Amino acid sequence: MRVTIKDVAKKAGVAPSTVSRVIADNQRISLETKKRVRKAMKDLGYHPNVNARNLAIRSTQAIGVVMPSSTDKALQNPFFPEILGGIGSVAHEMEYSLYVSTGSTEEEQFEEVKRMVFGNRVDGIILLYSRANDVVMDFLFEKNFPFVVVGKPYSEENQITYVDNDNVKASREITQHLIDLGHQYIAFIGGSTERVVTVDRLQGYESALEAADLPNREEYKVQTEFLESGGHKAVEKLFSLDQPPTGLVIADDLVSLGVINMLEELGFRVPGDISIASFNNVYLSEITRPPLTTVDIQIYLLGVHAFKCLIEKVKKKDEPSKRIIVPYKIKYRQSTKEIDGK
Amino acid sequence: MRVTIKDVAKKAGVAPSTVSRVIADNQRISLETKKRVRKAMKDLGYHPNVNARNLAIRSTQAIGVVMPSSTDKALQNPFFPEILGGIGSVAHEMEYSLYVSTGSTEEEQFEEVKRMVFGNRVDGIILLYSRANDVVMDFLFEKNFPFVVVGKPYSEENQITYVDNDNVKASREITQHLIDLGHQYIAFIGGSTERVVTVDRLQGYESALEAADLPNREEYKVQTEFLESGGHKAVEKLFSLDQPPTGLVIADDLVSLGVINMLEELGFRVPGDISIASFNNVYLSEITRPPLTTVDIQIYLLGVHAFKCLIEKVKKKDEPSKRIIVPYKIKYRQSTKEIDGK
DNA sequence: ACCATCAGTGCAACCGATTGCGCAATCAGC
DNA sequence: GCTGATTGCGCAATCGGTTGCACTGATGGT
Repeated sequence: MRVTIKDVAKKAGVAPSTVSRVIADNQRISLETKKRVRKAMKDLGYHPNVNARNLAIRSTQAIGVVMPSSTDKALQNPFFPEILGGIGSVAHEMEYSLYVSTGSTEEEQFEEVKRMVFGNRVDGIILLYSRANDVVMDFLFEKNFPFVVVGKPYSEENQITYVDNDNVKASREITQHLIDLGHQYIAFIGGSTERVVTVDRLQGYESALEAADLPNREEYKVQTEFLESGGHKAVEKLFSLDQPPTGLVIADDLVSLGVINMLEELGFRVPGDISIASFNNVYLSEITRPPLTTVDIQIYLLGVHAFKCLIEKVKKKDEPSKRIIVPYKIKYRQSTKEIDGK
Repeated sequence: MRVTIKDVAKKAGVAPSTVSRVIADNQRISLETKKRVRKAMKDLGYHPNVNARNLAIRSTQAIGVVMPSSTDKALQNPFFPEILGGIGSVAHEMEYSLYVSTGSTEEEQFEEVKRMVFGNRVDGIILLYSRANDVVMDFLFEKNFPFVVVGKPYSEENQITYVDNDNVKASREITQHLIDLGHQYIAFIGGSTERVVTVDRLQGYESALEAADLPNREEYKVQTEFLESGGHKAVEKLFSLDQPPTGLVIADDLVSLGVINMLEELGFRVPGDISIASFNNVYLSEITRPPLTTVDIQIYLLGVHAFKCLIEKVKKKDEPSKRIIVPYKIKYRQSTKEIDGK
């Protein structure tokens, strides 16, 4: 049997409560006693039992991280391990543990979240996605359980703490970049409009077009979820228009890779014929060919801030909801090119 | 305050112990009582407190998943979310939760694992990597704590349960494929030789060369960790040899992408001038250009089996150690080509 | 010299479950 | 009708901690 607080107490010649206070570094215990107890702990190789502790203090030093349902291939996105890294780094520092949930369906996800919440497994939750009418978010919100979302919540925006980039500005800027390069026919490829981030990026794109007095054509907006077979068709259609685009704003680096691939198959060159700008700056976008012009949303930092915000909320239940906007940086690389420089 | 087992007991007019037994679906409780209690639970919205439960039964319905230290960019590999998906799917099914550890350094990782083990946070651990002289593995082994590793352990191979592919065979086969295509100058690019998987794949490569009576040249083996700047040099050097290779076996799809990029920069075409075959078959390898010939190691399945093995070990402490070899399938795509077909 | 204060610890209740054991009621067998 | 087994359930200890409160002895003020 593992060594318990009582064993330590006995060995140090004090009461269990004293040991407990030593662990908590309570002021009222004399330095001498503390030393003695600490030595006993070391000697015995004592480690407190979290379950007992959590039961007593009604808390857990753990937070839950909810990934999008793994049915959409989205989970394969390097975005997730990276943001996990960000969250994990500060979690480790603060001695928190991470629970992750990877339900395959929305239903499963929801169940897992309920397990986390009701089962008292976690003190708070980070949502790594934001989609419209999300039951999980509604549930957490209604239960008033501490949570923060990475991305903009689909509703109750100012009552929910979230960390995000200014996606519409970033999108506007990167679209503007294409415009500056002389492109007049710029299309947008994004994921499901269920996802808030898609909507924001689309909006930024549109507003840039508008500001530049370029037409905002419906047929230039394609929505395809992560390159499944349908995506192929959509792209083909885009390029068989009477006036095919010369520039593409794509909401995700990974999609860009797929699109570039298709384009080359169709006989277009990037950036020779088509310029492509996208989002996220995953590690890949640098080593691919051509390297992608993309907005670096600082995934790691998103994670770091999300965690910090969550801890604040956990510590003080009535912490006001806040919004953290992590700055982005556009990485200009070789997938974009002047229209005339062909 | 949350509703406890006592509340349910009171409402149902029974003792807490009875409620507990109803939860466990104990035989000795009459169906009628069960119904009554279940109704009370429903009505009150009762959810058992895991901490209390775990404390009492000295177990947790959770397992830990240890990722490689995030300092190496390895964490960005889609391999991880995908295997997490596999693990998570069956974990969910069996009502287990997942703890992940993402330490940035080996030291941090070790600390987290100790927290998991000593703190009684998890029933078992899955190691998502296998490297030489790993303190974490040694620790778990020595403590006789239930764990399984994904990949082949660096030592004590037949006392540790692990799930892996037959990497040497796969590597031999895919190298043979290159040979069949007429390649005689085939190089190998792998990650750190600290990682067991690299060693296996290297071995398979060598054995294929040997079997075909091709020379096994030292200068054809480059070891570069995930494409950092040094990798660039290594590849350049490889192609400035008197006899540069025409075929490449690369231990990871992501590295392949980087290498293809470099090669094109250097003026080589894939597969025109150089054929490339690699490993893992991450989603990307299909949508990239050219699509990669790669061995599909069935990442998701690796995860599924790892979890199942772990649970067996958890349930029966003396479960014999086993080895699960998940079959691979080679995906022949366009990154490899006959040497003469140029 | 006396009382109030305070530092340093221990007692015991409690957190919310599980479970071995015991007891009452029912039932079968004779 | 009596006995022994069986069924159905409750008592109370236990898991390993935390924490409010009480207690003791020393200190300090008057």
